[in-house]
Amino acid sequence: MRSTASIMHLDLDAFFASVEQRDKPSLRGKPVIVGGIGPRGVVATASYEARVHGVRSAMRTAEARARCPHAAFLGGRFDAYREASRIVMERLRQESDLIEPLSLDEAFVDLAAGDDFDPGEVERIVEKIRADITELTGGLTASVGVASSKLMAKIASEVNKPDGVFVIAPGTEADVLAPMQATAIPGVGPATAERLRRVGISTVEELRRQSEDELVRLLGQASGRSLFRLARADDDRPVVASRESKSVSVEDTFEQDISDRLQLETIIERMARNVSGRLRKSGLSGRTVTLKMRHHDFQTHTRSSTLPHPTDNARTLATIARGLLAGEDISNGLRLLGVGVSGLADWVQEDLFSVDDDEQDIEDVEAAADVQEDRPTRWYPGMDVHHETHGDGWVWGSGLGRVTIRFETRWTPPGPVLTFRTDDPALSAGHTGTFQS
DNA sequence: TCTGGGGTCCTAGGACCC
DNA sequence: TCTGGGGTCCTAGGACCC
Repeated sequence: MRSTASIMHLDLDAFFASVEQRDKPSLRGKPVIVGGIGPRGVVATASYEARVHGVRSAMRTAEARARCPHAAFLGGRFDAYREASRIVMERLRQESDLIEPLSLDEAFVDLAAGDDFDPGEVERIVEKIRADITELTGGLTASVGVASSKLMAKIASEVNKPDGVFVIAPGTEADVLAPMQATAIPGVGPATAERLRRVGISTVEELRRQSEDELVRLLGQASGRSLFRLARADDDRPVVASRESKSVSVEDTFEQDISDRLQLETIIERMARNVSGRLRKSGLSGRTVTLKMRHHDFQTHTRSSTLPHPTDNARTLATIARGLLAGEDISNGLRLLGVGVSGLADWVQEDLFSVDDDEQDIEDVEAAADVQEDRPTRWYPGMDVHHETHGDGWVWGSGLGRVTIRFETRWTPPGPVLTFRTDDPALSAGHTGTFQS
């Protein structure tokens, strides 16, 4: 643990929902819920206006609708989130060469990575970063924690959220942490909290009264040792700039359980093309193919198979994954299917059994065409659209062959609402990502 | 209409090898 | 004709994070 507060944790406030409010002026100041829209969807992010009504991340969308029926429920636009994230990370990189993104909306920054760090300037630096982020992103706000370790910086960024800052003075870390719930420590989730509760531990102070051996007995070697130290704010983990990805996967929960093997095989092939395309895009290939299955009763299983050489080939991945499905009883139906690749290498073995390049290229072109098709199979709430005469807007809702659009953008005042036939040729889709694949 | 999607890390048992 | 002890790889499952 270093002696200066020079590790910063930055967290964008209600990130997905805030991007939506930025780009949809009529939703500013209103409850916005981003996540899965379908019957089995869950909330990814709720705006603070929705949180007032008890809506939380990971809550079922059906429950969120019951709690906050007047909220806007949106499917999510990952291209927009990625772009906002890129701008933020770029600004952070100007501050230090050593930044560690944790997700689209979170990063650690080692402010002392350069040689001219002045601890007395931390408050000023942080306020400048936060103001710049708000300006560069068109209004997003960030909460920041600064401390002498990753653990305490992360905890500090929660303290004055949203749009706040907290700096933990060096030397006070253990005292700040002591009265907090054990679940404030990242890594202590519901299962660990329950095990601790059973032996009468709920706060960090109580955690500290346990011996290291006792925690290891309770939680296992790695978690026990780590938690013993973290409870004392003893944390010397460095900020690590870039980590190589270890796996690439895609999964989908169906609106209704599927027990038709042919249909599942078709889905596997589509997923294999998706994973293959992403592997190729990153110049990666992998040896272990994993098929994930969630049954009607939510029982979840994985089956995996390891190849002698890494591959990025869609046909190879599909063939293996189909083979893994073949041995499974799916008569009661699957609610989820997933295909993943791990054991990644940044090179590809020429493989006698793989499809030749021409054939793969054709598949790539077809996959790209799927993505670029601007007539979507589904107009989902929140998606960007363009109308030949009315201009840019977003889908408010659709059904019964109609789609309702609100014509407004980030740069306009709140705009009018108009309804069209879903097959209106004047209407086209903006290129955004979505939760439903 | 109970319970998303994309990741990381850890554990544990069996195979296999020296 | 009682049979150890590591290390590594593979598989499966689970906890956790955003």
